[in-house]
Amino acid sequence: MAQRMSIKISDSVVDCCGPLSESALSEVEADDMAQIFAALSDPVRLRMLSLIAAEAEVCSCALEEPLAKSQPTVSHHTRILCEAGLIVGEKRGRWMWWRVVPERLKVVSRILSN
Amino acid sequence: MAQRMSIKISDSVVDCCGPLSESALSEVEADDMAQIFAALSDPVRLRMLSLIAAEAEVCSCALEEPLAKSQPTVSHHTRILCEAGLIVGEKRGRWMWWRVVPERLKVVSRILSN
DNA sequence: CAATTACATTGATGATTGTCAATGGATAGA
DNA sequence: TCTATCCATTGACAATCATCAATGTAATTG
Repeated sequence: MAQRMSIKISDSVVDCCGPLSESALSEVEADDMAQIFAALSDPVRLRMLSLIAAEAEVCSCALEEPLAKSQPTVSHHTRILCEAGLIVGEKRGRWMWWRVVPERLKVVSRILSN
Repeated sequence: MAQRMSIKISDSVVDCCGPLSESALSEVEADDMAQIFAALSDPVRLRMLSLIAAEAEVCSCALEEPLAKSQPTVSHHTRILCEAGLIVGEKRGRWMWWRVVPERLKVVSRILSN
């Protein structure tokens, strides 16, 4: 029922914060940031993100073979990347099309470049 | 016996690679990158890194209180950050002094800014 | 309407992880 | 040498996670 595109994303922190060393992280800030890094902490998801980033849009069905993972596993990983705000999906017909959110990647990048 | 400073770090990949979207990640590349992001995927470690980054050097004993974690837990987390190459430690007397590795953070940052 | 296709969800399982008490090793001071 | 301190390691446990078979849900096609 809940469409992939309308998942709540905890971007409250990441949108406002500067580099890591600027000031001590609060617990909620750390929790939000940790969720994003956790999404990036799995090799399958990193390769998935790389595959999606390499093109404008990628269908879910085009991910199973290069990743050598089952359909439920692919669905599981796209969900986690989506909840972290790193990709967004759009359902067209029977197919689910994913694309990266470059601004989100830049936000995370900025945190690490102090 | 093995000192903290001489832990092998798998930086082979991260030192050479461009942004995520440039080309599809190999499995070994993804594994190496995932290890770094995994080190950043825990809120306690993020706050720890933030505390260390806020000063030139921080002693292990100065981390237990602000993180509200036991000494073995603090030691566990410093080890993981160190193995990811994000911090380096130096033992002086009884104390273990930690500092961040800014170049390492920049390397990870560069991966995400495509 | 029936069959097919693409994807999500559920449930189960093995593996990994965060945490701390207990213990050990090394260093400094009396 | 004895004691205290700082840190690492071990072992154990609960929680989380990655994975897939089975099932459910839409959407397309015949």
